[in-house]
This record gives sequence, C-alpha cells and structure tokens, in this order.
Amino acid sequence: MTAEVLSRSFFARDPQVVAPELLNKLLIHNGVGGLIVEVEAYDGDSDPASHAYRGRTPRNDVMFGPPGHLYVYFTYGMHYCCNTVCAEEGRATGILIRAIEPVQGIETMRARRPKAGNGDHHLASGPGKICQALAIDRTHNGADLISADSGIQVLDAGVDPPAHPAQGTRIGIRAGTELPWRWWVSGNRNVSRR
DNA sequence: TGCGAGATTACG
DNA sequence: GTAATCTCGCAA
Repeated sequence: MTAEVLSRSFFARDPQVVAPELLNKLLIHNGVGGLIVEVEAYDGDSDPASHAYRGRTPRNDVMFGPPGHLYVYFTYGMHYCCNTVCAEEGRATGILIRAIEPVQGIETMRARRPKAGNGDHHLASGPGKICQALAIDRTHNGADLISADSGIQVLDAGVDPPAHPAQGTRIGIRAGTELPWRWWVSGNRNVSRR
C-alpha cells in the first residue's frame, strides 16, 4: 500500500474544501488507525458553532496556529475529540474527525474499546470513540500531523475521496445548525449516524 | 470564585 | 430518554 504524509499546503485551505478531501485518508497513531469516513468543518470567527467563535482562549489556542496540527479537546467530562487545523495561521479553523473505518491495529483498538461489542464498525464510529481507540488525549493537543515525531499522521493511502460524498448538517451543536458542513462516505457502516 | 453548558457515549 | 463526569469560559 502506498502511504504518503499529506503536505502542509493540503491543510492550508478553507476547512470546507479540505473536509471532503479528508475522506478516505488514513489517520494513524503509532500503527493504529483507519480510513476517515466522516468529518465536520468548523470555520473560526464566522461560525457560531466553533470553539473559536468568541476569540482565542487557552483551550482553542492550537486552532489559531499553523495548519496541519491536531486540535484535541475534552468534553462532557469524559471524552476527547480531535480535529485537524486548517487554513492560514491566525485563522482558527478545524475539521472534526467523527468516524474512521478501522484498518490497522484492530486488536489494539478492541482492547481499548471493551464496550464496542462485536463488529469493527463500533470501534471508532464517533469522535469520542476514535480518541479511545487510537489513545489520543490532551497530550496530543497541538501535535504536528506532517512530522513523524508525534506518532500521529494523516496519510494518503492511495484511496481517492468519494466523487460524491454525502453532505448534511453537523451533529451535536446548538448554533450554526443550518450550515451543511458535515461530509461522510455514503453507506459506510462506520459513520456515526446511519 | 461560582456556575452553566458542552462538536458524546452507553445503557435502560 | 437520560446519567455519567469535569473542564472551560464567562459573569459577578
């Protein structure tokens, strides 16, 4: 399998452009990961659903930094969610990785997700589940996805994004609910809501 | 310094 | 339908 690290410039574009192109890319942490099959775009100070909507804070600081880094946040007292930072430095955008299709290290994922039951499509079919399955937490906030140092990378596995990804509104938000900034691989069983 | 809400998950 | 669980960010 060919697998090349994505370039910084791949991420240095509008999140609404990058998001559908992230579908079928490989998210890997230390040999454990899979194909991205569901994403949501968040567009900084123009997007009322974004954590950055009300300006820069310690929590959302990474989103204001250079593209190609990982923004990890903790929510509901128990879950981590991870995003890829996009656009130019100073503009706070992120793409929430909502679901992946397990490909590598599936047994490791299963051990980390004892509540997943049978079926690979329960291992990482949600943003909190991904971080459990890939062991991503706040220590990975700001990790560089281009450099290999962090152990977390987004790779081009040689699978093209879908020519016609499914698109709809984002999940779990109160504001900006009308914006159609969620994309997923149509029919994939790993998508968080089917 | 206090308090409300949260880009969720799992179980009843 | 709703409990679990804790951090952040704004208001006072």
